Amino acid sequence: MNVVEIIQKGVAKAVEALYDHTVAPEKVNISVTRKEFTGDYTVVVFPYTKAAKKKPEDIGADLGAFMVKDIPEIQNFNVIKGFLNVEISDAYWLNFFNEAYEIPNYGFGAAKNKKVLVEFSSPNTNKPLHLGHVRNILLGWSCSQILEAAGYEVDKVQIINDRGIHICKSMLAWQKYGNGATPESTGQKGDRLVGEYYVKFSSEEKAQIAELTAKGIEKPEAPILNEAREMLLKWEANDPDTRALWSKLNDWVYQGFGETYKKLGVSFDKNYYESETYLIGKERVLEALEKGVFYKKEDGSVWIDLEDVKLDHKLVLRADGTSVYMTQDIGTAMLRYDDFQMNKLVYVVGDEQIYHFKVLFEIMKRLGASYADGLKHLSYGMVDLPTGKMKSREGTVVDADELIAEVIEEARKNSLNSGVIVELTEEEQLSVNTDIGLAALKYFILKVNPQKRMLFDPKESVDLQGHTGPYIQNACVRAKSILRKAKEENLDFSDISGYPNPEKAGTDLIAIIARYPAIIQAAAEDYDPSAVAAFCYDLAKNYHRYYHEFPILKAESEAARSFRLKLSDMVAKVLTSGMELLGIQMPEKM
RNA sequence: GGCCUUGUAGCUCAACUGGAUAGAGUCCCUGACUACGAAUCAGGAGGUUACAAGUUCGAAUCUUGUCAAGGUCACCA
Repeated sequence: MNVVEIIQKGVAKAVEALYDHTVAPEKVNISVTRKEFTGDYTVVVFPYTKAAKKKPEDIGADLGAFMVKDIPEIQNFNVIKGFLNVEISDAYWLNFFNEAYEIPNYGFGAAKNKKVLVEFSSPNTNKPLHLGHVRNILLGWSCSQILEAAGYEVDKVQIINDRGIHICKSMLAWQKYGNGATPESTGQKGDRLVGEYYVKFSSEEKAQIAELTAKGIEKPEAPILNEAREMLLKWEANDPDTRALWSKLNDWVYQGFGETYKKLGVSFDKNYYESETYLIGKERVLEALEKGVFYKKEDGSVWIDLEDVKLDHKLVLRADGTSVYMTQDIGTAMLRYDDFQMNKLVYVVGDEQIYHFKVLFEIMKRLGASYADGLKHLSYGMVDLPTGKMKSREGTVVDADELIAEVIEEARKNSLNSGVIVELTEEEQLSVNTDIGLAALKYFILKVNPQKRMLFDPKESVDLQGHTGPYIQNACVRAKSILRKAKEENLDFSDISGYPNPEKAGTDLIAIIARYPAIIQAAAEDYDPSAVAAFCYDLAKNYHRYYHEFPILKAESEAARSFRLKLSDMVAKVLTSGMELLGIQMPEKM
């Protein structure tokens, strides 16, 4: 039982004993005491005025007095207006600290024996990854880490949109204008090379249309578009040459994506390809049609009626029997269940698809999927630039690889005035700057609540000071630096019993650390990495302040030194763990 | 037009889900390094929470209306 639960239970018991009124302990309103007041936790007593028939101040005094007597962990209290502030005893904090220190993965939840599948990234093969994907990827990765820490068994998947007319466009343009260019011959990443031919197709198409329009033809169609359509037909007919070309270009793209994923430090347990899944939804829909989940119109198209949940009628099979996007998603979900038998399935997809997923989830429910209640669309807002929306046509897209290179360069420039880093080898410096640059980028994106649109200014966004990833890294690096010195001097700080009444700032740090397990559970439940980000910042900030206020290696007594060293060790561990959940690495030095 | 998001310091974001005087960072001022690492710390300035009503002990948070920004309402993905 943690402190919060102890207090909640205590309040419930006191209310029952004093006012003969029952409250559920988990309903007791309790929060961390604001720092301008004394105390650790605050109980809001307004809800009990009716039962007690007293003024809030008197109720606070009653409850406080009762609990100080009844609960050993509470050593003191004060009442301000309707708020009861309770102080937790040093003995409790120290005992808690000693126990938590020994737990290997402190903060992680017990195994829930439930499986979660997280789908994220899910790129098109005709464009290199950009800033929008970066937000998606970081959210998906971080949520996976958090769910795992919370006790779920997690598998990460992506679905690659590798078929359709858009692929044929790139293929055709490469065939016509590429002169056999390869990533090797051009020195380009595969995804960029292919992306260029996709752009080339568009410009060619435009030119042809302009030409035809000039000849006076109304609403002309470019011949090159027809060629692309023919290519798609060939692809669908399994034409060997077309398929070979398709495989070749796709492989280049996957290699390119792979490099970017590696730089971002993410990986997947399984990839799904639309070319392999786009047909399976149809059979499943036809099966369910028999059972009356769907209905057929006169023209042969298949629909579902979702009017009762205000989602209108939705098409799932065209009149010619071919699939639509929804059909594919139905099939893919079922395929995934066959593969993983998951209890929950999380889709990390932009918020423009909220309606689509509402419909999909309703359909899965009606199809009787066992995991229907565990379906979650983790939607996130678009990333805006100072100039407005990112638009590939206007060339205002922020490329992922360039962005990563930029933030690392920014970290390098900033590190030049650091005295420590110049002692490292060039390779070590690069590694440190990579950690710092990526921390800045990742933290910047993950600290924002996913559902909000966010603004990204390439010039200013990647700060290294203030409420940033590097700030948190710095707190950890400081602690580790002290611990290194302590080790050199062979200081043993395992026993802190000689320091029974530590400074308040010290127990405050312990109190923050005590929140970590609950933070992980809440972040997992809400699919919200920003909760973890905020926690790490809070801990780092308090440690920075503590570090300035209290000498650690040069503490006034050995007992104080031991306590502060052990606390520093714990802070470093928790920060490393928390940032790991965000996909951020902690360097040894910076 | 229907439905869904969002609107908080100049800027970027918080606010423990209805609780105390709405907090951080950044920017702008002031101060602290012959060092347990200044990518840090301390202090100052900066707010009618878009606007207006309502609900109650108590509202940035809930309700309604208005305004603004965005999304969605495809036999596209």
